[in-house]
Amino acid sequence: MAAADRRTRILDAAEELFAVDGFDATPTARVAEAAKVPKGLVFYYFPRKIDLLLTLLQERLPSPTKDTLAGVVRRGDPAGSLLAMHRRLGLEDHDSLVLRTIIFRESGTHPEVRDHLRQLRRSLVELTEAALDQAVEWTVAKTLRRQAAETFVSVMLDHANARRAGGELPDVQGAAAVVALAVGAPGLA
Amino acid sequence: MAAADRRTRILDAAEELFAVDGFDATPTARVAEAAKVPKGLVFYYFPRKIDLLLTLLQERLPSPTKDTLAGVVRRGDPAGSLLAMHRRLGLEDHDSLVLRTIIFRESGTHPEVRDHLRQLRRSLVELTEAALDQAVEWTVAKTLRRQAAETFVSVMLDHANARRAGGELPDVQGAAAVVALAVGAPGLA
Amino acid sequence: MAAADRRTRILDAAEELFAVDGFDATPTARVAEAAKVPKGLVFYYFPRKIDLLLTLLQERLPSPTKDTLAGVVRRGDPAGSLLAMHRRLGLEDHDSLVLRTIIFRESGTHPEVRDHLRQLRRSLVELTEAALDQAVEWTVAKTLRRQAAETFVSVMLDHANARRAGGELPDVQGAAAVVALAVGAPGLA
Amino acid sequence: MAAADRRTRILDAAEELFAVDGFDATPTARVAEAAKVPKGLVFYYFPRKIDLLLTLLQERLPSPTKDTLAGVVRRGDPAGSLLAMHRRLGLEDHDSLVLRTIIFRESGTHPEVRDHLRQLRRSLVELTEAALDQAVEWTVAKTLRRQAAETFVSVMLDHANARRAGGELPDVQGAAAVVALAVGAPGLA
DNA sequence: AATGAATGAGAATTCATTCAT
DNA sequence: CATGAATGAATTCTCATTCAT
Repeated sequence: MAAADRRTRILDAAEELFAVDGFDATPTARVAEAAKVPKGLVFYYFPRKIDLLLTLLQERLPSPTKDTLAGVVRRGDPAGSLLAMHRRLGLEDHDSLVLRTIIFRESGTHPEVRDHLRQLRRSLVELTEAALDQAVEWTVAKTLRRQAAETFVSVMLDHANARRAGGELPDVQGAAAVVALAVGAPGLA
Repeated sequence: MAAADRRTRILDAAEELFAVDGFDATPTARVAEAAKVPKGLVFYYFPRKIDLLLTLLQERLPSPTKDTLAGVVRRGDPAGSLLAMHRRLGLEDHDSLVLRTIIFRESGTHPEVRDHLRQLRRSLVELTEAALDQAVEWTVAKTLRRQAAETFVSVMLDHANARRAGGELPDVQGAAAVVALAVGAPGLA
Repeated sequence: MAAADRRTRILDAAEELFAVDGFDATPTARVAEAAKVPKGLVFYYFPRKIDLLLTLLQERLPSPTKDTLAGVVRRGDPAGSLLAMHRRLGLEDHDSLVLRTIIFRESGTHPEVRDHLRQLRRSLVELTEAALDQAVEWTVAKTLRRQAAETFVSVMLDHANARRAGGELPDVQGAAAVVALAVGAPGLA
Repeated sequence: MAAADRRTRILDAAEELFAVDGFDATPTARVAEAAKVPKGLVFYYFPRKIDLLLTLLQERLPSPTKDTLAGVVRRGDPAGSLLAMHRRLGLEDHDSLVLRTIIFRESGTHPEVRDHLRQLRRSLVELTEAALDQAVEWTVAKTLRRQAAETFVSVMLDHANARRAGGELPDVQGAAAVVALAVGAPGLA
């Protein structure tokens, strides 16, 4: 199907360029060029430039679900479990990374994007709480569990956000250890 | 001194507008208008638009120094100390907030800005390590101390970064408690 | 007949939209949308956009004929007769109104449309002269009759033209009275 | 003053082109070209295209005032007076004609323009009533005077409007005679 | 006969930057 | 020193029209 193919190529190009140069700094013409389609086609599929971004978020940024934890959580090893979850979340994946990068940068200026970010944070906190629950062998106080989860999520988001800055990345592994310690478990082996 | 005054007004206006609307989305003409100076004057003082941003970072974003800790660290209360430090850092202050917002957003696109962000993160980690050192009554392993500090810094940056998104803010207080627990101290009272 | 039906729907939609928004400001895509037909079909039936307009004029703008006067002219009452003729002409009718609106607006830019307007004016003058002839009980000088007719036609056209402006409409009834007086008859009762 | 001069040239060019081709059909680029100024300058003076039109109406379409009648009304000759008034109104003048042409065409689509047209009609009716008053040697009933004035105004507007159609023009002179007859005076000599 | 994907030539508008005064 | 008029390259978006299927 040539049509679907070209639409996909446009999204691919937009994803890449928005992540590298930023949404505002990327002319639609460059998206078209990178996708090797005529300029008009971009607007045929995405009438406004912002629709490119919105479509990326809707089609390519699935909210993490409980399934994400299947096979990654190891009872008795909260630090390792958090780290494994982080990897599974694919914040290292090109796709996810790029999209998360985009959301961070544009969330201040585009309301629709902001909602996605809020939603993402909430899902991640829930997921991390569940992971802690499953990994820890004793009961953790609700408040502490929430605080621990939020802390780890902040680190993950800061990590994703910092990647594009190119500097040193926050140490997710270290954070996993810290959080694990806080909930009473020993750090990473 | 009228000249210095007008230059200051330009920077004030730029700071505000860049924070609210973003650097790219703010025309220099609007900066001039907000500063109530003629458009030409902006370019007289800041030949290129990017110089406005760079000057803001250089003149208004002082690296946090050890002095920051004076009077905020309470021995025996690491969680409280971290929280106090966070407040003192003034990430709540208008000035700091605005500038940090700017660095986050622009760091991906403007290399000069990126360097500032890197530098900021490094200073903050050092500062947090020092705070932990002073607040904790026993010795914390170097690695753990560093991990704990980085974790807290991530949360502070994520917090600053999230403000403009307008959603729920990460819980800095909770993170302070988590980090304190991790280094062996009880959480916040 | 599905085919004829769809063609009709296209013309209906075009008529409405051209009248409301103007010919230039109405994209063919919107015509297709309003007609609930695929965009390609519009160009299938009307290869160039202007053909939509031309077809409307040809098929839906019948020249007024002498028949128009049947039953509306009352001997001895020129003012009433002119008014009745005006009503019968259906410049109040949706169809006529819309189309006349279109011709006025587009006649300056589209030569083909201009010819229709010229033709319309001529027919109307002839018709009005005939109406006066039949309504007036004495003989009116040729020149005066022509002048009276032209005056009334101007008022009718100005009236049709003014409708879309939405402001006060010229007073056709008053004009009928004036014209009747001019040819020697008393005004409207 | 070069600046004022260039602004004027832009308005001159816009006036001419809008009248000939219509507002919508005239690209600002063509206005710039005709005015022999760079494209950017047009937008410097008139930020939106519609501002060109609005400025034209505001600066170049003076409402007719009572002064218009000075020296044109001849007591005892209403028909001649109306005709003289029509000439004095300069609906033949390039400026007026062009602008009136524009208002007619655009009044349907641009609300701001519509108001100008309404205003113009009202002023003209008042003026014509005054002219009749001064020219007629006896008293004319108020209603009749108003009807006569409105009739003549319709003809004048229809005349202005018809010019761009290029066809036969309505006969203003004839209308003046008709109206004069209606108010009891003999037609044109 | 019908269609919707595709195209590219403009269109309006924005804006950093220059520069004469 | 200061300024505001001037510029033109760049950008988003529109749309009539074509055409393969």
